[in-house]
Amino acid sequence: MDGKPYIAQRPKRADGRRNYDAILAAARKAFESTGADASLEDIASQAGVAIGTLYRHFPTRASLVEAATRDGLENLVSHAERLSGAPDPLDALTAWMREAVAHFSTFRGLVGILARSMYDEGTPSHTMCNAMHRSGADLLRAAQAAGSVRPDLTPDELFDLLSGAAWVREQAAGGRDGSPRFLRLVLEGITIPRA
Amino acid sequence: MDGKPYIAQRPKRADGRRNYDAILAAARKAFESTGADASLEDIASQAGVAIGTLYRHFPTRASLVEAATRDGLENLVSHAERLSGAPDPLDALTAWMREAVAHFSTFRGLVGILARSMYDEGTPSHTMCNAMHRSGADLLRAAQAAGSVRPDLTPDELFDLLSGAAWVREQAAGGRDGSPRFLRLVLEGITIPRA
DNA sequence: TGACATCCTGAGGGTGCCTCAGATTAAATG
DNA sequence: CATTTAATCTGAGGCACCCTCAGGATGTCA
Repeated sequence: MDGKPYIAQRPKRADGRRNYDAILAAARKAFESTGADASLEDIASQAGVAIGTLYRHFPTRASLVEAATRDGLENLVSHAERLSGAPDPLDALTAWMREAVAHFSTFRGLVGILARSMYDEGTPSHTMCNAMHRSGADLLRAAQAAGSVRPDLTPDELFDLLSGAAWVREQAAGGRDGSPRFLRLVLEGITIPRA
Repeated sequence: MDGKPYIAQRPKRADGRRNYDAILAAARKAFESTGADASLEDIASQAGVAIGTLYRHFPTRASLVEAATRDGLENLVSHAERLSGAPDPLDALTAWMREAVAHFSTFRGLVGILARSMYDEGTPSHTMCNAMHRSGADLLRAAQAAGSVRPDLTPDELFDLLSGAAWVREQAAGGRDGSPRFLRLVLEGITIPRA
């Protein structure tokens, strides 16, 4: 709402950097085992740091999540760029979509945060989400130009499908693994059979 | 986990029934405006009742959610039965799916609870979810028998698609309304074009 | 009018969130 | 090395919510 999303950046002093890294590591572990709503106080103590220190570096839960997932999303974007000139645009798109769903469901609760960030500026992850949106849109456009994907599918819809798939995967994470199947259905639903 | 899900039932004494109803009404309002994680203490005070009374009738947040949504899901099931002999099984299925998605996204957070209940017995909503599962499976089978829907789609997958759609709708509820589009994509993806 | 099962109350202990005034300490400077 | 300064750290404390339970209140039935 205030227009200036807080993006966590590594602090300057040595002890600051040490703690920043320790907190990030503890957060990754906690998020993966407990979900995006893991206790921040647990994370702080796990990192051997007082709660105030955590808040100094990551004033918001969202900013911590952003920092913990930035690498993965950056990889996703750069992978898209590497795929952008692939001989078979449909293969490229499907490979990327699989990877995207995997990243979106790194831990429970992440998709929800990303989905919100996608269209809500003023959110820490919004920038990265925008970049992803662009990469995905490029791959989609290419596949559509090649006549492999229904031409009326918009990038926004693509991301709805991706996040829906990730959410289902997230839910199923405990019991049955009905997740790769979901994406396959989606893919078969949007592709145009080769003549 | 303990195998005996608690299903809220109307109490016997007059004051008990009064309070039960007041709590339920307050809960519906709160869930709709705030989501499934609305404050239980707010709900209690909104119902003019002490917090202990709320817990007496609904020992668990899940049991309160179940009670608040039971009617809607019952309607959904009975509607499926009414549709079961329809002349066009595909129309019947799609109509029912639209209605299901609408019910699943009555308020923020509901789909998640239902998705969990679907495959986790010992959950208040599990019984109702099972009934829905059966109704949906019937409609699906009919549409498949008529050659209108891909024959390899399983009921479990149908519900993954439905809950995915509901989740996306739930997310989009605030801003853009990219939700009916999602279900349309899914539907077009699973149907077999008429020859 | 009892008598009793049902129901209600709200204080209290527990957890997590977030802030802030004061104590520390890394690093730059002379 | 001593001093200074700005960055960093600490953790008590206020707030909100969760859930429980012992004791009080009350409707119901005979």
